[in-house]
Amino acid sequence: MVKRSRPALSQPETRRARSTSGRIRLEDVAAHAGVSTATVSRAFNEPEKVNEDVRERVLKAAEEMNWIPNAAGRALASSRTHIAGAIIPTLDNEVFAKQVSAMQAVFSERGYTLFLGCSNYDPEEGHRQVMAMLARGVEALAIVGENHPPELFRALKLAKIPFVVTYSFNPNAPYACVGFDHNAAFQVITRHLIDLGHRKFAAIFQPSQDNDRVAARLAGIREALVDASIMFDERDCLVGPPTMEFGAKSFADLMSRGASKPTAVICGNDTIAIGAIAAAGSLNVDVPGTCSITGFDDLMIASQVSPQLTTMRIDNQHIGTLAARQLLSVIDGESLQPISEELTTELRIRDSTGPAL
Amino acid sequence: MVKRSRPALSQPETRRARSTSGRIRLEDVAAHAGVSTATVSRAFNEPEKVNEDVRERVLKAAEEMNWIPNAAGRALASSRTHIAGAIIPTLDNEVFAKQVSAMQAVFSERGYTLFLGCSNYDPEEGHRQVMAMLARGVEALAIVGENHPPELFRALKLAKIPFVVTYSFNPNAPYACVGFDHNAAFQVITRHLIDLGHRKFAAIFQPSQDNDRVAARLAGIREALVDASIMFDERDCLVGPPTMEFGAKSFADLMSRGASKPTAVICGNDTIAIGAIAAAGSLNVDVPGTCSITGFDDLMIASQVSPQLTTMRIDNQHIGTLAARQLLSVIDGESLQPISEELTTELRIRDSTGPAL
DNA sequence: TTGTAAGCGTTATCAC
DNA sequence: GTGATAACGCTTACAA
Repeated sequence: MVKRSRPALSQPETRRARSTSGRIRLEDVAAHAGVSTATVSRAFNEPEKVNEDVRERVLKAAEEMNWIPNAAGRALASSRTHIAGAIIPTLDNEVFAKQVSAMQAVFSERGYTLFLGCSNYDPEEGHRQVMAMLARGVEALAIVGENHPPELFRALKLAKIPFVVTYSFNPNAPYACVGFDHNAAFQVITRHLIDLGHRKFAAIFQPSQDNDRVAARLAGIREALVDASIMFDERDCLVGPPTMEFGAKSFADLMSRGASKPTAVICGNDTIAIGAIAAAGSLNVDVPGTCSITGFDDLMIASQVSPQLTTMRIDNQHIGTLAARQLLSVIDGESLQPISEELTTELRIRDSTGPAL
Repeated sequence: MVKRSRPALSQPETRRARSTSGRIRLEDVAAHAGVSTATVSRAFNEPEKVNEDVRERVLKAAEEMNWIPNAAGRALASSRTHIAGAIIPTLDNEVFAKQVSAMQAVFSERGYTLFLGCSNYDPEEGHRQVMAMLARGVEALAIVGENHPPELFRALKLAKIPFVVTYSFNPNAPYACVGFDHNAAFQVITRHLIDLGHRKFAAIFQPSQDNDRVAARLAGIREALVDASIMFDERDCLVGPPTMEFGAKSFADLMSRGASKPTAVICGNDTIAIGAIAAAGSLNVDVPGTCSITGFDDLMIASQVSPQLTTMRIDNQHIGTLAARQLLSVIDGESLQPISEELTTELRIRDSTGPAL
């Protein structure tokens, strides 16, 4: 442990000696420049309030001494941390990585540093991360999805900091959302396939437990199918990890179902879909001739696999940018609270879907 | 701006009233529990030092009041922030995202929060991020690559915090590295192709400016070719953005070179290589029959494209884990400074490389 | 075992 | 325009 023994309590009455902690303090800079601490602080934070010559002397002193302001001291005195937080499920994924890097860019440009937390799809871990961020004094927070324990939202309310839910969009939520309607998006995908004449469907999906987006996606499929009076039961929905391996394995499973095999397979995301396409290749199943396959996300690779994947494009970068801007506008007092923004999704029809036999 | 007007300087001599700032302080909890502030602090930080009944009373009071400790106050008093930092070029990339999420997991487990900075391959931006992190009191820092301004390293030395360079490995560096030898890795790739009988090479690469790893990779290729007395000049090396588009465009360019066209194309990473493979598909160039293609990184998709990509596997997750562990061992006083660790890379020979005609 | 109070490095109020 | 100094919320040396 790096514990520094504290100096004797009774200090000399004179100005404290330098380097008590090894690190240069604003006070040291002030002494070096022959001004008061207030002036040093002003020279950096409100430069227009100090005479030019004094300011230059201060800046020079700080430069010479390699002074780095201490953010903790500053935070304590000003009750401003200039830190924002983002909680995402995982970084192992283009989707959230794009969101985060866009947020980072926006915040960074405005002088904010971003704290990142990954929950690994565990709501409890997400809750812990949020508490840690609040303790660190984040001034705003973005969090993916709505599926979080109520205590999390309660803590956020109590902390009185602006926050937005990203990726999901729920018009009835008591908080701001920046995202899109997962249910509607999957209805669009499903209808695209129905319009192509498909009547026998299957789905390969990531688990919907602890994941409101996935649950909404499945609901979207079911609703569209019900509307078209198409059967779809438990057996038609394979659930497992969102990996290419699971996609491949599941697709092989579906193709082995003989007469009852689907002519259209809706995958929960592009990764699963690409696994399915790969399996089709090795099984010599014609896509889309024998079976159509759809993905979701429009990952970079979606247009590079063969056949190119029909999928739904979401502008995750834009989600990140919008979310960060909403939060900043509240922090900077330009608005009272973040405003929900619904993004549109765009079906990218490519070569993995075609007419039913 | 959220500026709170400060209360009058002359306070009553009695214990300060609660809620001066709206947020609950440790002092409020102490009052509520009927103990001193010291006891509250101890109840949380050194629980074994307070009587069980007192501790429970304190914990209950804190719980009831929804107290969240203020990290700035704690940092100031203890000169410990429990923050670590990581600087990476970009998150738009499986490679660094994996590194970061592994680090995050390790740090989080040990009670540290991770500050993330993306430099977008701009050394100046990287420098700014490092300074911001030092101001925030990071206790350790990981930074990708060696290509940074000397002031950055100087600042790191001055701050006296442990840091490691990740991804790159330089045995002669005056600091610890956790990474691998990019030069050697590309020599292995090049030799693999030479062994297959290739004599006419080309390369499609990301820019090596401001990027020591890329420069080392190119040098590796050149060294291996020189050893085998194989010609390779400027014209054989196409440089551009690390995108599939550039990979595709460049491959098409190379294939249009008539008699002097290469039989082996070494790409700077998998993304470029996958673009090249896609172009080969649309140009009806047989891979590897007519031309072999190699990548680097072994992205998830590398084994899903057709033909499957021969590439080099790097365990980026492991890099992140090792780097974080090195840093933690210094922070926790288990070692005096981080120790360099060289990772091995593994050539994954798949279907995109084959014998020369 | 518990309490008292100084001190961490800033900012911001007030006085000059 | 500049300086003196309380206050920010916590930890910790020391006293009790």
